[in-house]
Amino acid sequence: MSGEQNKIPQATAKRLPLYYRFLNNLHHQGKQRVSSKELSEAVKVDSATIRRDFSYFGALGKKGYGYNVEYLLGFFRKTLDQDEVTKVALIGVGNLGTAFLHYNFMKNNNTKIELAFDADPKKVGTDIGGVPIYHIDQLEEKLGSASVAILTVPSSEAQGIAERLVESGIVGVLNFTPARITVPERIRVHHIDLAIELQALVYFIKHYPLEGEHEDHNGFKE
Amino acid sequence: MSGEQNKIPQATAKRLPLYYRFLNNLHHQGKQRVSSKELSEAVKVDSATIRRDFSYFGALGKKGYGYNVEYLLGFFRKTLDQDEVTKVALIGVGNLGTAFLHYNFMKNNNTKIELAFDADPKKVGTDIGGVPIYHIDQLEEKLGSASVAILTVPSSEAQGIAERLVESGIVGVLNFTPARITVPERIRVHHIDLAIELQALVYFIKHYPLEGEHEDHNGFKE
DNA sequence: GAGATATTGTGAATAGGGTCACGACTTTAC
DNA sequence: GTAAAGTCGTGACCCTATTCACAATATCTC
Repeated sequence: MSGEQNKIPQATAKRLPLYYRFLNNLHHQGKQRVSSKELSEAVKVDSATIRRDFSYFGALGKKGYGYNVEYLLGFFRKTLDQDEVTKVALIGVGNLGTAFLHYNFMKNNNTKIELAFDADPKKVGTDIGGVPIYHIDQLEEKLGSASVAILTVPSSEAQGIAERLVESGIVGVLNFTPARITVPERIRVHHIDLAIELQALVYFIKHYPLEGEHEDHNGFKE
Repeated sequence: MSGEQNKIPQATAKRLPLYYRFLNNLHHQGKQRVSSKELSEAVKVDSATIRRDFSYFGALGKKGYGYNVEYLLGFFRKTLDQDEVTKVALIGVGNLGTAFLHYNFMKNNNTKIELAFDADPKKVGTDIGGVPIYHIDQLEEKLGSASVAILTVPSSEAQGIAERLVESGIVGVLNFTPARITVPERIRVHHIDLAIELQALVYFIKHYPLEGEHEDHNGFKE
């Protein structure tokens, strides 16, 4: 179940969910074929990059025709493991955490927030969007088979909770706190730092006034 | 005020706010000097990368000693234009938007959310965290000198509102909707797509099981 | 003050990703 | 059926960013 065709660049892997979503849109619109050029305009990624990305999975298209939407979709569904749902725990039901619980896009994809934790007794015992909220003290006993955690707690709590998560068998963390957590190397941590994203945007605007460039993703990379 | 010493790589520019924040922490802890190695452990960025980043601004450190925290901090304050505050408008006071308004980190830095807009009459006229909320119909007349917008609206609204923002003189957009907005090339757009971030994390965990790697920023370097 | 230790700044090598441009092949038009 | 138009897949190139590794220089120890 892991890394047999490890050749896919990380940058490509990051774009796959994006492609998948837009292909889904097209499919719902009844579109049967799509060219890299069309897709490029929709997702704002260069068409050559799209073709290269797809090519890592083999020859999925047809010359002079483009790509068959349904076929491509089926292919990505397998590749992205859409069928095997990854269980996610959300830690910290503040404003940001609540936003996550309301976003129902999770259900449509390969991830599902199964449960949430918070320290506030008023929240404990309720549920938001069908996701039950437990007390943070019960983290270890309730976590179950969740393998990924979304960390939306105050940054002062981040390191301590991260350690408990690792102890309980979590293998990935999406860290929204400004704190840089220290965990064993086998744990994958992605940081999304909202303050930094905003500051970086401002910095780019001031120092790199663009007049004919393209925008980049998120990212970052970014 | 724009791009006189354009030599700073974008990847470096994105790390500057991170460095700045950790240097601030150190300063508050009363630390007077810091080495690239120490900083590396704190921010999870390779020490050689940190030294290279700093070197774009000249020789800020001292061999055999490290960097003087206060000096470095003062230098970054200038470089990041901490003094000149960029006014930000937040569009869409839902869960995610509310989270932004409560985050007070904005005040400490070079950006400040000055006003917010929403379509819900119950929210209009109130304020959250001192930020007044106006009706979205008043966008054009109230926007004033805000030059950056945070877009946290339903994705169906994203393109339409983006066009109105551009019309009103916005130069940068931090887009949290899954929609890819189309704007003139001079406008800088950064996408932060929470669903994709989560899916990408899951994909990496499944296909790139790490056993001795390091994590990256946001990504996924990210 | 001399030797040991620490740490920077950077040239050079490496890695990683994006884009161009074109041959090959398919579809479309007539 | 033939010519024109469309589109993929990819070799070659370029650009950006990261990392290594070490000379230069500073501090620390005694």
